[in-house]
Amino acid sequence: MYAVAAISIAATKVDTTAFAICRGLSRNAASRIAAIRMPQKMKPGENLFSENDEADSVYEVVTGMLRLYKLLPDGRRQIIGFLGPGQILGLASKGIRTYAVEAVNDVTLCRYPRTGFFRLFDEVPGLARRLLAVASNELRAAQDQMLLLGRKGSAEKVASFLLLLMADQQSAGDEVSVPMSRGDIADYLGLTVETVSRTFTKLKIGGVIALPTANHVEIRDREQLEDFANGQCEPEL
Amino acid sequence: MYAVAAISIAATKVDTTAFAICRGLSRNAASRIAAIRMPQKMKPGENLFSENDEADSVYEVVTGMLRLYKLLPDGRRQIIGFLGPGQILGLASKGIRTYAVEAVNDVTLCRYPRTGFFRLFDEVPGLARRLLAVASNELRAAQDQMLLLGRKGSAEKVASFLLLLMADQQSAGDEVSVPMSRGDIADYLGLTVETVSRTFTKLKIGGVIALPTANHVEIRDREQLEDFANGQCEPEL
DNA sequence: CGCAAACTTGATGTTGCTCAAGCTAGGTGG
DNA sequence: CCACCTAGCTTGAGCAACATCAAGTTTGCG
Repeated sequence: MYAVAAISIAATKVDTTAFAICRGLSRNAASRIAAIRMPQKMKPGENLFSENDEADSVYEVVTGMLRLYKLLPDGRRQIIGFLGPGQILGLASKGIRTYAVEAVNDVTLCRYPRTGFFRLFDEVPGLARRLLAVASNELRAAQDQMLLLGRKGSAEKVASFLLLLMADQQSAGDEVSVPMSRGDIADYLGLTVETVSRTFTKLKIGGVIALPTANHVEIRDREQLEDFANGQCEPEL
Repeated sequence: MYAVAAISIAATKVDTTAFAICRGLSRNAASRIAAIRMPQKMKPGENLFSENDEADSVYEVVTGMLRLYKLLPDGRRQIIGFLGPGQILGLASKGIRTYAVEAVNDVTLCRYPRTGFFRLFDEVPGLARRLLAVASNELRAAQDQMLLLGRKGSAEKVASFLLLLMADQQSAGDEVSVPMSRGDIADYLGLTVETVSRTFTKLKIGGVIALPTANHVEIRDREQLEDFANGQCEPEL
């Protein structure tokens, strides 16, 4: 059943090199990787793994969105990233997972068992280098997020978040879909649900965005949104 | 002049595999890497590179400490990491640097020119894999820092920071050297200088630490410090 | 010894959190 | 098909933690 799903996905996606993990690799390399690929589905809220679980796989998101998070003993949560189609996770953990992963909405993903995966490192030329590029990119994103968490105010945080979402979905112009809840956004930005909600309202009143529904934002004044994101706007707005 | 320095460092450090970048690699691989190594020194406060500079090198710290940071247009600063002996930097940037680097104190480091370095990727088996491990580890540290910045209070932040410093210098027991200024610590933890100072004082009064000098901390009650770091202590202390 | 930079301490202010209601939308069962 | 019900979102009032502003104090260096 999984094998069938793999074939059908591969078929509809042109060829095996369409999987993000194979980007830039040869057709032969891609087929070696395809040999250990195991497609998988998740329902909203479903858990993929938790912190301290044994790390036995690497994953690639095909559709939908995942949230990665860490918890403090008293339950405070920090979301360390949202992963969409084409993004890879599970590289970092050497034996033990250091964060938990849940589905935000319906998700399809591919699992690559760790043992087979690391064997390919020595056999598939360019794979380690490709994954180094992936990890480097995640590191850069994490550093941007540190700047946001440590030094930006609530308006700057929310504005930056919307721009980030927009960059991910480089779809049509001003329409941004927000699949995650206000609570998720709060835990990603180091705020509370109430502050996130108030900030959305402020941006709406200021004419910077429109909110047709809670999960659908329309960017009305992109320039001003960018000013907000970089703190070049007065804090009283 | 640089070549002389390289030989003397290598000689005092037993052999070329002593450089962190070569950890786990063969002697042959290490000597290939040594061939492109260029030692270099920095004075306190000196700039190695700035954000948006062209990224033409990878570096390895030999002695001393570096601070990596990002700035907002209005001058707010977030330090995204302190790097000590054996740590590697410059992998992440694809062409353009996304953060700036300065020396905290006297630093000696090794430069590996980018062109030669990436040629070695295909020639030195295991190098890409070694660097993937390095990047993964930095990513994990960045994620811990996101939790700290987004969800911890000032006492938890400072306590976590001290424990981090202690882990880095797995030297003797309770003595922690703090080479960076209060301002650096503040910009690393997302606080102000004053709050950092007050929190040190609170820990001192609480008997958790002693402060022989501003740059030298003695851990008096490690268990309580760990409780602080994880928010299991009441906030009124 | 004197100076400047860094650190500490105190008084006041502001941002975002907490607590507490309403409100809205989507899903379920009558 | 509609009414209810619940989860998620929004709004409001008061408060606490941390920032800001302003002196002192210590330290290290010339």
